[in-house]
Amino acid sequence: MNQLNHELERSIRAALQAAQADGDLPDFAIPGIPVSAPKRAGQGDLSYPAMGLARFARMKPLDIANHIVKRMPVLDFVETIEVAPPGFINCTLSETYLKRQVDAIIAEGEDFFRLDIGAGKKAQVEFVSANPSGPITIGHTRNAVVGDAMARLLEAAGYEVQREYYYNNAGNQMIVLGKSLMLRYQQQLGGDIEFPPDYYQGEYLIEAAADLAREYGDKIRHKDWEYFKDIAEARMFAWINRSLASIDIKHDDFYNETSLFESGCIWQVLEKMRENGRIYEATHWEGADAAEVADVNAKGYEPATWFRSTAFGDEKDRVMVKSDGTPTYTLPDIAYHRDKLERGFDIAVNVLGTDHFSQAQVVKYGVQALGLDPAPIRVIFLQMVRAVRWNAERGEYEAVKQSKRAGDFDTLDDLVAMTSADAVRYHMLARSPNSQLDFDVDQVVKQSNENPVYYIQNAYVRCAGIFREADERDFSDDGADLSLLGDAELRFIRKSLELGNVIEQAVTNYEPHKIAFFAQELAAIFHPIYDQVRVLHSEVPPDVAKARLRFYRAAALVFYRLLRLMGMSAPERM
RNA sequence: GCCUCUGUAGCUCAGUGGACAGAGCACCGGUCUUCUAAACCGUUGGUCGCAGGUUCGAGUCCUGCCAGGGGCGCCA
Repeated sequence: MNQLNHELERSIRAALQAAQADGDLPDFAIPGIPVSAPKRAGQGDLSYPAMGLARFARMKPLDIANHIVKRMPVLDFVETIEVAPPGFINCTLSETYLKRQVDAIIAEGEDFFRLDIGAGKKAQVEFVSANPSGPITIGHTRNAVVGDAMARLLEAAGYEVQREYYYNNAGNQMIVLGKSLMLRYQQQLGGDIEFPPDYYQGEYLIEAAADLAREYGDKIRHKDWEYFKDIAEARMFAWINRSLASIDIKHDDFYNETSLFESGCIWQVLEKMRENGRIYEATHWEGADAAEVADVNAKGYEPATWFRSTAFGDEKDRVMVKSDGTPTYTLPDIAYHRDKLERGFDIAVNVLGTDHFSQAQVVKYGVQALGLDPAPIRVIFLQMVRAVRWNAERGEYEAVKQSKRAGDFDTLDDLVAMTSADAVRYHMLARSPNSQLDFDVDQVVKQSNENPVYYIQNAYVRCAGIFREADERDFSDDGADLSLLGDAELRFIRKSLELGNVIEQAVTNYEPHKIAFFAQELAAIFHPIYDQVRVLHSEVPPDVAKARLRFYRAAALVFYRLLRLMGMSAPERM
């Protein structure tokens, strides 16, 4: 399927060049030719504002537009091209062409609007990457949904995509996790043991400890924290993957942070940065003011190893190796991203919360300090997400407390249990990454027209209902004459043909939420049609019914495609 | 203080520098003898935070303010 706006852009460009060659328009470097669908009826289906050329041509926009239109080639998808003041070129699509697209959509099926902008290119999406120290939270859930949708959209754009999870298992957190489980286990055995407040408080560790006590009794009483760490880590990781699988998310690859230590990779990276003159040893960073120096002196630090990130525009230098000889987590992070770049991805998308903004900057500086081009690394920063409920008494939304009491929502598992996998996926996706997301749990639970999840899925369900009925009546669309389709169906086809642009924009701007809004808009066009355009009705002539049945077959495929791009299911019944 | 995001209808939010600013919900009023109510039709609703600037044209780009969220550690 071709993106008609791009085809029109090419034709306009050619016509413009021809007009320049003829001397009707002066020579100038032709800028971008943005063709888009106008908002209003009566302005055609695709439109280009030629006013932008006036400053280059030093002519009236209307005259420029006329010179272009005069030289436009005949295009099979175009019915009319008109000039409208103050200088728009408005193009109306051919109805014959649109009707033919019903068969074109059916022919492409699940590959409807698979683009080639990523053909032969490799993309990676690194997402979730939560430490295996607890369950998937509501924040991780947004990350998971956005990352997976991004991956699906990149695939639709033609990229070969790898989904990766950076498995952050080397830090201090994992030590605390191991010790936390060890203490919980000892408590299970009846010991009167104090549980430090900075250890993991979650009940899931108590449950894990209870399981251990049941299985082993006191046989592992004398094992050390590392033993418990391994158990806790494996258990948490299995839980995380189970939770992600419940919303149809699966990573291709898990990259262990520990491997960067075991291979010595982090020290190689540090040495390379040192060779490039970006590393120094000191008790405080080179640009520290008197107050900072006094503060550091008060703490009595030994010298640490610093990265001169200010050389790349950072506001202060960063510690790579702490004075106790252990690396900060930034160093393995830089090593990890070097490895990503060396694996040859054309695009390496990283989905992060905005609380990682500064960190991501430092990693980019670090990659530059290694002499590498960080351009393939693209970060989608997600603003905060919280679960909220409407408080009628106070007349405002309030955050749901992060507790395990009945009715409160804390984890992905909770969200899915109280709503559905599809609802979680849609609502987490249908928000610009730059916007904070209040996940209204009561709204999401509702199975009504207030909920776009079911509104969209119901479009597919309704198509499926027609096919079932047609099968029962042994009515087929063989030999359908698509010329019998009406204006309502054409509205739907026009909108469907915008899918390619939506995918392109979602991919090139790293804004996967666009697909969710498009799906809602398309459903809003579909439902009124379904209400009016009946297939198996006594007053519908058989040849018209055939054409309409074929149309709904195409419509069902479009919705199936959209639902899959969002990682949602396409149910036959509701 | 610095960085960053947000501010658009009563609420939740869309909005490629283009034409008269959109959707859902809420509110009000209608529609199920047909494959159809998780649906459809209609009504109401705006100083696009404020002030400048760039431009033929600004919700969109720039600057400055105001308000709110997040981040700025030898934590991860």
